[in-house]
Amino acid sequence: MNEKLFVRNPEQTELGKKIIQFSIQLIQENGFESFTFKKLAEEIGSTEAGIYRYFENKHRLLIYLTAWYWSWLEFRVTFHLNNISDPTIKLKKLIQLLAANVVDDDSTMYVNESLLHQIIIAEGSKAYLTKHVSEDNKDRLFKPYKDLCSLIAGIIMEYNSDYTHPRSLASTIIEMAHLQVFFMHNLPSLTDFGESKNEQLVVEYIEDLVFSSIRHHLRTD
Amino acid sequence: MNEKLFVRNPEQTELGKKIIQFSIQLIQENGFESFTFKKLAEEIGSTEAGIYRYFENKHRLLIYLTAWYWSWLEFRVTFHLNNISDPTIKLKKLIQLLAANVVDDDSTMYVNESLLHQIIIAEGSKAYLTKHVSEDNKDRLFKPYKDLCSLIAGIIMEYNSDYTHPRSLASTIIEMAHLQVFFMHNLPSLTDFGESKNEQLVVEYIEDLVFSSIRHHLRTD
DNA sequence: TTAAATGAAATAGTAATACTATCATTTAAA
DNA sequence: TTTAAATGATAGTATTACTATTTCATTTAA
Repeated sequence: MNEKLFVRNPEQTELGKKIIQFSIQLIQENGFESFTFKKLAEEIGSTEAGIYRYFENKHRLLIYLTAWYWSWLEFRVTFHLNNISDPTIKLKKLIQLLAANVVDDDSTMYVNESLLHQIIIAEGSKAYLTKHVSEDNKDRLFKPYKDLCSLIAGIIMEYNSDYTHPRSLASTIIEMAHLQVFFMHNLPSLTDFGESKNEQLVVEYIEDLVFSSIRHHLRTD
Repeated sequence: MNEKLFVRNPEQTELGKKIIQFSIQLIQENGFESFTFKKLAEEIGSTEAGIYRYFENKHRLLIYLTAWYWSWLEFRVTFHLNNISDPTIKLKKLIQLLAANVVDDDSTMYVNESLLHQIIIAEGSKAYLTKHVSEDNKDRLFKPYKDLCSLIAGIIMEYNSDYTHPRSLASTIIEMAHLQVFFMHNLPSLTDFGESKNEQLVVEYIEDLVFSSIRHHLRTD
């Protein structure tokens, strides 16, 4: 993890890990807006000042969580795509990993990946939708997100090297995999999955969108 | 405009119009996070309490601005699509209206539509990415957004009545038209338009995405 | 083995934010 | 002209976001 993501590395101390663990829980429960360092400190039996030793402010903590999530997801994707050569299968697996519900893998005890996934869906874009995106980007805070995007763009190019918008399609896949799930649960009339609330339908929609789009370019019409 | 969008209708008084005018200016300049009613009050020579007579809080003001924007956009779309029967042309016009830079039309003196468009790109999704979306949705605060989405879904069905995901594609068009522009300017490596910074390329990308997607279903493969 | 350096955590603040309440004054509609 | 609505001025509270200082424990180095 990039040094600029934190003041002190939370992975290296007990308090640090507690901060991660309980911030995920609190943000998921009450939303990022109502989340404060004071509430977090009370929850873990520490003090506000204690949290500030690890993170400059709560927005930085959100960026840390998103960076963690995208790094973890890229690892997962790389793992699941290992030994697969067919780019069609790769893309399908990938869309599945993005849109489907996450089951908490117990690899990192203090991170509940399932809750974190829900946070990214509802709060993830707030990490970059700020007036200081560009500076944050210069500090490479969004590198994990961009790396995943590049990985996806690469697979798209494997499928069809003539496709003209691999990066934009990659970021569209990532964002829509999350946003359509959010809409399905909260503003269902913006989707076609309102009654079912089934993530698998989002997967099918995105597969359809992606493959019709990149297949189209194989022809010369 | 829905009565629940405000405490007192800002369109009906001088102070109300000033609130709209200068909140657009301040949010665009410094971002929604750093925007406060105190700063706004100072800017327009009124008091915090004065603003609270019109809007419950700054988040409600953001919802109002987004609702205003989507209503205005739907009107614009309807106007520009009037007399056009070809759904292909309709969809192209529509994508153009969504992604292209807005030129301030002087129809509403106190609303700078161009600035408002920029606000929607950078802050729009914060209107619904909250823990209280569902209640806000019950109060019909997102109706203008949903109406525009329905309108677009309708045109998609005109083009191809067999297409299976008209609503999801409609919300995808709306969101991506904005997000790809945001990425192009702020996180360019997430797009394929990095160097050019030209909105027209976003339009082309989305056209390609949409038409390959809905055309695909015309075939039976 | 004892002093110096380091680091984690508690305490106690401050400034700003997000509101609410009250009352006087201006403006506009009946 | 009277009455009500709208605005302005003032004051106040609780919470939030953040900082400075001090305490306490541990490591390291003389």
